[in-house]
Amino acid sequence: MHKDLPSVTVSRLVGYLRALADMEAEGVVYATSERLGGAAQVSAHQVRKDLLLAKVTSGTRGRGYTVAILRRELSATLGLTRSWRVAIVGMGRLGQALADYPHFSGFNFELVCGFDRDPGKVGRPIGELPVYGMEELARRTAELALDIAFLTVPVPSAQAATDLIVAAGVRGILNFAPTVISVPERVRVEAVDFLAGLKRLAFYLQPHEELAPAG
Amino acid sequence: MHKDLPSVTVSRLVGYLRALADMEAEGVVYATSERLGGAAQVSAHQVRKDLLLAKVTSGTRGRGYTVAILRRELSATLGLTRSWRVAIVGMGRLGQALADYPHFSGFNFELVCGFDRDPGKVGRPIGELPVYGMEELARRTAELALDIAFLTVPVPSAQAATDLIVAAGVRGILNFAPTVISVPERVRVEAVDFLAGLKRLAFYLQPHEELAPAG
DNA sequence: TAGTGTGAAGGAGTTCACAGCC
DNA sequence: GGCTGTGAACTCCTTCACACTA
Repeated sequence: MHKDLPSVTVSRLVGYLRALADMEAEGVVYATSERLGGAAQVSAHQVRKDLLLAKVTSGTRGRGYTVAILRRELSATLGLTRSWRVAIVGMGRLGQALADYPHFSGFNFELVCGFDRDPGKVGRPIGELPVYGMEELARRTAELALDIAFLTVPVPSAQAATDLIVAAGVRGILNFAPTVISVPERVRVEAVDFLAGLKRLAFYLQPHEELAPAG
Repeated sequence: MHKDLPSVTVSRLVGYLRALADMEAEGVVYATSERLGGAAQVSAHQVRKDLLLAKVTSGTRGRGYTVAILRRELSATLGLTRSWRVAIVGMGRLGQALADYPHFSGFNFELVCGFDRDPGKVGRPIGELPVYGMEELARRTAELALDIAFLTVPVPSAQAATDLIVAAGVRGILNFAPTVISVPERVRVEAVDFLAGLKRLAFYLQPHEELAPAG
């Protein structure tokens, strides 16, 4: 389905890229795997292995990685050298908050429009963002060359909205709804699920009855 | 540090719990590993192995798991049989949106108060939620028995706010800021990072130059 | 000398296969 | 007969060790 990197490596590359952006802003020229790992909370071993898998060429033995070059290499690997066109599906509280989020353009993501099934919301832009009805999804996806949808509808509508998004030809979904959605294999879903994170937290905070060591 | 389950198993247990809640609402009495796996998008093998690790006892050979009992068992495993007291640190757009989120009580999480360093926000409740200054973090944490903090401050303030949260004695942080934060080992952090999810999506959507198979 | 590049060892999680019980 | 419980095989990721080079 995709260029072959372990998904967990992809996640870490995103972290390295962030660290590199900070370093470049600070004027740092070279970064060792040790330092990168420190910033991303990963072992230096792991950093070097990840960069090996990503086929990076900006390392210099005895000196480290050249920040500017490595940053460019990782941006390219992660597909962040082109711009991605994004729509928000579901203009409730969360959808509106995302519409107001100021930093997308700095990251090569372009908010193009919103969709909602409520006729009361259709036609009234949120800030600069035009809002269309769900029935326009297919047409607008083609017309506006949409790549990615933010799914911000309530759980009961999530699968139906997903089906429309998929039928429209969108290839990537960032799913904010706290539920699993089904998509065909060609569509990629990434979940952003704070309730799940909260429940994981509860697990780790509870008192840990030591499993009695075998005796 | 915690009861010993692979973290990836913990994540999946959260998913099973969701599926079980749906099934119970539909009046389903028994669920097979096959069915649970279908709902959570996991193989039946994986479900059984996870439930084995979680030491559940609600399975009946030939019949499946008893939905109501398994649900109770997993709730207990995940620490969701008691209530957790939550504060929001950073009452910006995101913090305010979370303050309005209506479903926490249904999940055994109790929003107790908010904190912000802006004196203009302190003292003005958001809905029902009182808002205190950052300097009150330690006192209020003890007084209100806070367990968990939602970290919803801007990136440049994230580490400083984290340090205050940690010093106050909060044990769990749900980090919404798109940056890594450092905490001592006794504090648990879970990240909710939609920008990272978005970048991972970009990786998987880009055309996948097949690595030429060795020839 | 310092720090990358990389094969090999080790460990963790997943898949399999089937015994065991209802 | 059907489906769970569970060791064993397997696969994948991480950690290690060290050769190599600026």
